[in-house]
Amino acid sequence: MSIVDDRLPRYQRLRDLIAADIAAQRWAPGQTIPSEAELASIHGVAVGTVRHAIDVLVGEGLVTRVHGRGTFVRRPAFDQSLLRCLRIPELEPGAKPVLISRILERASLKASPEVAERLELPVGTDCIRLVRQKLVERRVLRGEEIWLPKARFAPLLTVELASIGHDLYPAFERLCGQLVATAEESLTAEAIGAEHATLAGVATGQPVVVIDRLTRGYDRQPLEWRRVRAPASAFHFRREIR
Amino acid sequence: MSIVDDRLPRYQRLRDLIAADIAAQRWAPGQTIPSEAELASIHGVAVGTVRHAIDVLVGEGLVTRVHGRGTFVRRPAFDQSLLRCLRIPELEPGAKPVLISRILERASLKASPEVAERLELPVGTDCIRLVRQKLVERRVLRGEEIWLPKARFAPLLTVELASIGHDLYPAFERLCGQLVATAEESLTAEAIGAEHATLAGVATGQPVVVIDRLTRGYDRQPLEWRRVRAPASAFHFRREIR
DNA sequence: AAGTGGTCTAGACCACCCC
DNA sequence: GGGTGGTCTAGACCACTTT
Repeated sequence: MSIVDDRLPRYQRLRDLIAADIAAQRWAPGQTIPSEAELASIHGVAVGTVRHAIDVLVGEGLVTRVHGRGTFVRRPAFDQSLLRCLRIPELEPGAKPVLISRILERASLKASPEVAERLELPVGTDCIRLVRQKLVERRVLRGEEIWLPKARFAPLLTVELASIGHDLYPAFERLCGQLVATAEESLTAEAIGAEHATLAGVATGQPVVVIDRLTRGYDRQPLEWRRVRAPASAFHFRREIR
Repeated sequence: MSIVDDRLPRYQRLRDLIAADIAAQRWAPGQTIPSEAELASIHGVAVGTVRHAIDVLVGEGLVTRVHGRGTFVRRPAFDQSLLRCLRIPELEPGAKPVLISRILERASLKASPEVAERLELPVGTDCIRLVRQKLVERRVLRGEEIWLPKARFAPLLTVELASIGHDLYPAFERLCGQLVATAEESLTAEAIGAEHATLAGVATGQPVVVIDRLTRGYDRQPLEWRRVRAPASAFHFRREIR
């Protein structure tokens, strides 16, 4: 599958080898990879070279080092998602807001051209469509339309809705054995149309942000395409430029 | 000014020393810093330690290495700005769209509480306010309100408007000797009010994105606060999560 | 050819974590 | 105490750029 190029420097080839092992789930997320000394002796290189390779992996976000404990396969940082830029209304100061999910629709459908393109599947492939709301204390935080390839996620169709729970990715893992590795997100804004207004919990014509997310597994294949709409007033994104 | 903490590892202290020199404009942006061997002998450390320090600076975006040529003080990457997420309408396929700036207002004003907070100045400090439009072929791309501390930017008040040109940051440098080092940006969306609609080139009530930008100099002091409004339909931002 | 950054080694010692 | 990652050294050799 993944070819290691001999012309690359050793630390790069070593990086590729370790990354391939992570992709193959040789070590599960949250588990340690072999120690630096071990990797050095396994691959017949100096520890400094192993460190360099792991430096690269750390920079790419694939692993994390913990001093004295080891180097861990990292779960993707979904706390950096644009979805986390939706301000959650504080009801009582200090009180933890409770986020609830409500699945409004669940169906097996053929992939439309748009869905097929996003999920990188042939048009007409069997898919699962979920329509969902995220709520905070009965108020709609956002509305979501979610598309999944049926081949990987069939259990989601038959399982009781309640057993899916409020977080989707743990359910992907628990019920379907699908691990999320990376995601690509895009952000636009629009005046919401009548067909989506109720789902997003706003009046027709109000400004909303539209967040598109394509999630990929460790095999780089698309797992999930999601389109989220939320009131623009709740959205606030910051970043630094250097 | 900047205190170097003895308890830090050498490569960190070295990083701080080099960063301080960059901040003090000892080496101008675009110029090289001393070679790694030179820095090693100057500071009495091994080359490996110098490399580590520079690795950190590269990661922070302060310098760039060029193999065989040297290590250069970098200009900030404003091509990553959210402003670059505003789609420019293609008029003729292949034709390069020409971006034009039009300064509509230029005045000396006292800092309001909001402006003062952003620019980290006392309320009432003398400031310069610019109101500007960016246009593509007579069509408004975005509208901007810009606030600058008068103490640093006084020449902008008296100079001919035409001599400011279409790009502000080169003018800051050329006319006022102010170099931009970093920026913090934030993004929200709203239905535009009547007071800003004309400037942004859209009808009242239409959805717009609002981009706030605070620019800082190498001394970390705020140089410019800018609030930009642009039609939401033109905005598209992408990112990857790992 | 000289100077720069890039790779790599082999080893020392330190700081942290867990048993 | 034994294992882990973190720092640091001194040096070799390579690859690239400029003179």
